[in-house]
Amino acid sequence: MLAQHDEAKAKIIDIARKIFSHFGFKKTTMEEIASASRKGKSSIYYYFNSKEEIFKAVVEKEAEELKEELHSGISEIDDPIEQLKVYISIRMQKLKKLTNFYTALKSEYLTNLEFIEDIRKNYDDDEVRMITIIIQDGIDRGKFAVEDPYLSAVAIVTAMKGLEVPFFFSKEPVYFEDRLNDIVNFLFYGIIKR
Amino acid sequence: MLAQHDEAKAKIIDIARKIFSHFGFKKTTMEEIASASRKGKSSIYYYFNSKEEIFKAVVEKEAEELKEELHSGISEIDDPIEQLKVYISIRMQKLKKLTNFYTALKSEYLTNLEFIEDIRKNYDDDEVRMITIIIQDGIDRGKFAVEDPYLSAVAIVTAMKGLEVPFFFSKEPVYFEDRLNDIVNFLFYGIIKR
DNA sequence: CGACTATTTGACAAAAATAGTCGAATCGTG
DNA sequence: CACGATTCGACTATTTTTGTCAAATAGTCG
Repeated sequence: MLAQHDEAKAKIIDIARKIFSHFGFKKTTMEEIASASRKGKSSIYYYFNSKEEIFKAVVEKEAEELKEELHSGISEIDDPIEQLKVYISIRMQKLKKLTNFYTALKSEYLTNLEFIEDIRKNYDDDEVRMITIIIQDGIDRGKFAVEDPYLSAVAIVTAMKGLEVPFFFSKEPVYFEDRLNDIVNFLFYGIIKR
Repeated sequence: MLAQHDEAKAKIIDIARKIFSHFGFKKTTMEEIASASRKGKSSIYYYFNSKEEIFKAVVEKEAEELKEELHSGISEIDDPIEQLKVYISIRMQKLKKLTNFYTALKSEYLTNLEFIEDIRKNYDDDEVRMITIIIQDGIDRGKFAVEDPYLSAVAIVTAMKGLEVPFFFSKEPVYFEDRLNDIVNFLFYGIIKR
């Protein structure tokens, strides 16, 4: 029973996700989500209270996906230096694909939706936390030399944010790996103990 | 004066084209076209009488583009067999990119716009006409053996239409050139004089 | 079967978004 | 400065869209 219900919900979220990805929150209509789900519009309201609620579910799912991918990506690695590299690489490449989550983080227009604030704050905290752990680990193992791992984490997050625009929107295909290496190396030579 | 005016119009058409390409006719708003053009909405109405008129201009421009590309593509070639191959190849690849023109040709939803009918009819006629000429030329030079070049042209156009869906919408990257060659060859062995 | 719950839907009202109008302001140029 | 070209803000009428509700249907379990 519950399983059925949740499955139906999950299906709707999946479908809505695709439509939101293409048309964004505003331009996507309940009618479209419904007919793509082979349901009447009212049926969608049986599962969700509002369009906003669906969007929230979509965004949260994307955020979850990113988090999982980051975790499983770095958990396979032992060396903190490599971990940091992989973290940055995955985060930049994956975030680019999570359009709904990304616009949830960035769009001016969405700021008035209440849950957006939470998402943003949570994500920021999460990200700093994860990187702090990696750095702290690096310090413990004598690989990184920084005063305050938290501050370094914030710096790295800031750097990544700055890179989003050129990476996501530049017209020429960006040679991501190359550039990424440059940047990571640059960061590291201020960080790595010699 | 006129030059200025037409230039401004052309710029609007270009910008509108991009937006229409992404969001389609219905979901594109005049406000968006305007602000992307760095103008007020009313200013757009100074140049065009309606959204429909802009869309029409966009579609016509795309149709023009296709026509030109086809003409210049085959005009460089002498051999009718090659001409036909190139025609089919260009038409399939280019049409895929001309989203507005393509949806103008196909979309159920747009059928109620008056000018759409004209566009469709014109395009169909045009296409059959161009291919008929190529085939006729092939017959004259003793390369093709068909009773009625017009009927063959219609057949080829029909075949191309049938190929649109698999080519345009298939998820795996279609190895266009390979497939195209197969199909063209298939057509030809019913056509070419031996 | 038949009572009860879960699900679906169409018709509808209230709210929001949008196309298109108009008159006034501004710009540019002879 | 005078005149046409262009821009724009404020406005209205229309359409679209969200979200509600009550009724219909499907499904389940005693």
